[in-house]
Amino acid sequence: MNNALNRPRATGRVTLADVARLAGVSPITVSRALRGERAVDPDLIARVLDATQRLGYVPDPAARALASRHSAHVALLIPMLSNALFVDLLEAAQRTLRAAGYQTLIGVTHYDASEEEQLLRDQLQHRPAGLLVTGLERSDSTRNLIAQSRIPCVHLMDLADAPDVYSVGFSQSDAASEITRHLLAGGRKRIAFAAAQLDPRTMRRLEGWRLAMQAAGLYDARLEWLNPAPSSLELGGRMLEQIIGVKPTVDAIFFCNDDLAQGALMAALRNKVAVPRRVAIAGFNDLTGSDQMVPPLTTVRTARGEIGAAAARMLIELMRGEVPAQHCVDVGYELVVRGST
Amino acid sequence: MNNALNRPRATGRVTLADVARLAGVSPITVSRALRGERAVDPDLIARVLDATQRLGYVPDPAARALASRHSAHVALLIPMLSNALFVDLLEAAQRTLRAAGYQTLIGVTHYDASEEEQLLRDQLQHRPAGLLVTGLERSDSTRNLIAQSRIPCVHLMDLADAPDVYSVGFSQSDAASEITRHLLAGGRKRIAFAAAQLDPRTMRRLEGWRLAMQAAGLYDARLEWLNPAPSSLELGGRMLEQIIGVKPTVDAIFFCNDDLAQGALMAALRNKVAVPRRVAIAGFNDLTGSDQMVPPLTTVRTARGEIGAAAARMLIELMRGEVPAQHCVDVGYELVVRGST
DNA sequence: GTCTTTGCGGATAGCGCTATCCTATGTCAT
DNA sequence: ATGACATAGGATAGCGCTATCCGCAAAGAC
Repeated sequence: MNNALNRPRATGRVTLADVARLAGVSPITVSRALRGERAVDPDLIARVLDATQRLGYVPDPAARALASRHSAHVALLIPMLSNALFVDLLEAAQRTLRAAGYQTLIGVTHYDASEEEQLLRDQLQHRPAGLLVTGLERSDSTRNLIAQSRIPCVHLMDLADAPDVYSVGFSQSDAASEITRHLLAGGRKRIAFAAAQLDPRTMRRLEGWRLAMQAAGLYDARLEWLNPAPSSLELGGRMLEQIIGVKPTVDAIFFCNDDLAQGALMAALRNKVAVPRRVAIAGFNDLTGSDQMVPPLTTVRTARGEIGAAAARMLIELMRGEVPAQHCVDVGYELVVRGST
Repeated sequence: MNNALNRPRATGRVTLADVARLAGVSPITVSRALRGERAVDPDLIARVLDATQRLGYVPDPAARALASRHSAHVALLIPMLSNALFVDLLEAAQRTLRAAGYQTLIGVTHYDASEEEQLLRDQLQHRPAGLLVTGLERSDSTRNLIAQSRIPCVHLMDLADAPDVYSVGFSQSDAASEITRHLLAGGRKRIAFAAAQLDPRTMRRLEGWRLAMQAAGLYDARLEWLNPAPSSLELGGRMLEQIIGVKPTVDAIFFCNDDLAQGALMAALRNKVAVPRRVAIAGFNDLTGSDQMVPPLTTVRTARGEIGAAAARMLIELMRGEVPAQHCVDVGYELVVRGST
C-alpha cells in the first residue's frame, strides 16, 4: 500500500503565475491571452507569449479541467480494432483532433451495447469536451448518458435524419444497391448476399441489396446468407463453399465486407472455382489487399479517413460552441470495379 | 470566441464531501478508504463504501491528478496502426490497463523519431502514471524526456539487457534465425532476405537471418533486399518479382513480415511462380489471413497480445510502486510451418 | 511511572488553473 | 453634460481532490 507516496514530487513546474510575473500582468490575463478568450490588448498578448516562450510554460490539463469543468479529451467509441475500417477512422480522427489540441480516449465496444455503455461511463468521468461514436443505434441508457452529459457528439459512418443529431458518413444502403446493380448489369441473375457480424451497417447493406434485387425482379430470400459470427477471411471462405455447395445456381456473391470477400477469393483458388466466370465476387470497403487478390476484388471504396477527419472537424466546431454548416455530412462512396466481377 | 463560456455548468456532481457527510467521517478519511491508502478502520471503510454506493459517487480524475500530481493515464507509443501487430498490442494493453482503472493515451509515431518526441511531450503534459513505448531505440532527447519524467516505463517488443530498463518481448534475431534454419532444413540454399520499413526490429531479423546463413556457410550479401518504403502487400509482390527476376537461382525468400509475404504469394499466383516448389516463401508475425493464403504461409507466430498484456501488468506493478519479479520478460515465439515452404 | 513509539482520524493548505464579479476607462447617443 | 453601454484588466473564490502536519490514544521500553 505505498502507491503514489514513494514517487518523487514533480518539482519546478512553471505555472501561469510565473508567466504572469515575468510578463508583468495578472494570471487571469495570461490565461485569457493564451486561450484567446475575451479581448486582450495585443501588446499584452505579445508580452505573455514572449514570457511563455522564455519560461517554456505548458498549461496543466488537469488544472484546466478542474477549473473549467471540461477536459481537452475527446472520447471515441468504435466497435473493433481488428477491422481496418475502424483503424483508419480512428487514425484520421485522432490526427485531426490532436492538431486542434485534443487528446483522444479510445473505447472499443466489440459490438456490445453494454460494453459500450460501460466504456462511455468510464470516459465521461474524464469530462471529455466531445464525443465521437460509431453508428446511430445504441441502447436507450447509452443514448441518455450522451444526452444528459450535454457534451457535443458526432456520429460516424451512418447518416442521421434528425436535425439535432450530428453525423458524418454515407448511405450504406445506396452503396450496396449500386454494387448490386453493377453485378446485375454484368448479366448476373442469382446474386447472393453474404454477411457476418450483422451489425447495423451490415443490415443496411442487406437492405440496399434487397432493394436492387427487388427492382430487378430477382429478389429471393434464399439468396440471403447471414451469419452472426465475427467476420474473418476464414469465414468468408467457408461461406463461399457453403453457398455454391447448397445453391449451385448462384452466379455472384456480394459479401458485406472485404474480409469475407478476400477469404472467399482464397477459397475459390483452393477449390478451383473460377472467379468471375463461375461466380462473381464483390466486397465492401476496399480494404488493404483487395487490389492484390487474384483476381483483384471488386468493391466499394469508402472514404473512412475522410469520415474520421470530417467528423473531428465538425466536433471541433461544436466544442468551440460554433454551429456547423450542416448536421449531416455525406462523404459518398465509389464503386471500384476489378477483376472479380 | 465563446469557447466554454456558453456551455452549461456541470451541475449536481456528487463529491467526496457529500460522501463524507453521509458516512459521518471527514473527507480525507473517505479519500483514504477509497484508495486503500494508510490504515482505516474496517467499520469506517464499510460506511464509506455504503455511502459511495448510495450516492453513486465517482471520483473526479482531474481533481485527483491536480492534487496528487499523477493522472490515471498511461501513454502508449506505437509506430503504426496500419500494422495489425501493433493493433493487437494496443488492444491487449488497453484491456489490461482499463481493468486496473487506467485510461490509455495512444500516440502513433509513424516510425518518426521527432514525431515520437512531440507525441511524448504532449502526453507528458497529462502527467501520465506510466509509459509504454515500442522498442528500445529512440532519440537521446526522447530518452531524456522519459528519464527526467521519472515516470515508470515499459518497453514493448524487444528485450533489454540493461537492468534498469523494463521490457517485454522476444528475440527478433533468434526467431529470424529459427525460420531461416527451417528453410535450410528444407534443402534451400539461396535464401533471400526481403525487408521493408527497416525499423530496428526488422534490422534485428536481418541479423538473425545473417547468423543462420553464415552458420550454414551460405551467407551472400547479394541475397539481402532492403527497401526503406513502408510495408504493403503490393510492395511484397514487387519485391518477389524483382528478386526472382534479378536472381533466378534464389530458392527461398524470407520476408521480414507477413504483409510482404502475403503480397509475394499473391504475386506468385499471378505470375504462375510455383510456391513452394520453385521458391519457398516465409513471413513473420502470423497476421490475419496468412493461414488463408494459397498456399498457406509459413511464418513465426508472435505473442503480441501477450506482450501487450504482460507489459501492462508489469507497468501496473511499477505504477503501484512495487518491484516486478523480472525486468525483462521473454514471451517467446513459435515457428508455424505451412504450405509455402 | 515516564518516555518513546505506533496507529489512525482530522484540520489545514494547497495543486494550477478559470468563472465570475468588479472596477476603471473610454464611446456614443441624446 | 450625462447617463447608457461596451471594453478590458484584475481581485476573488473556488473546481474536487490529496499531501502534510497534528493530535490523541493505546502499546511498548526501561
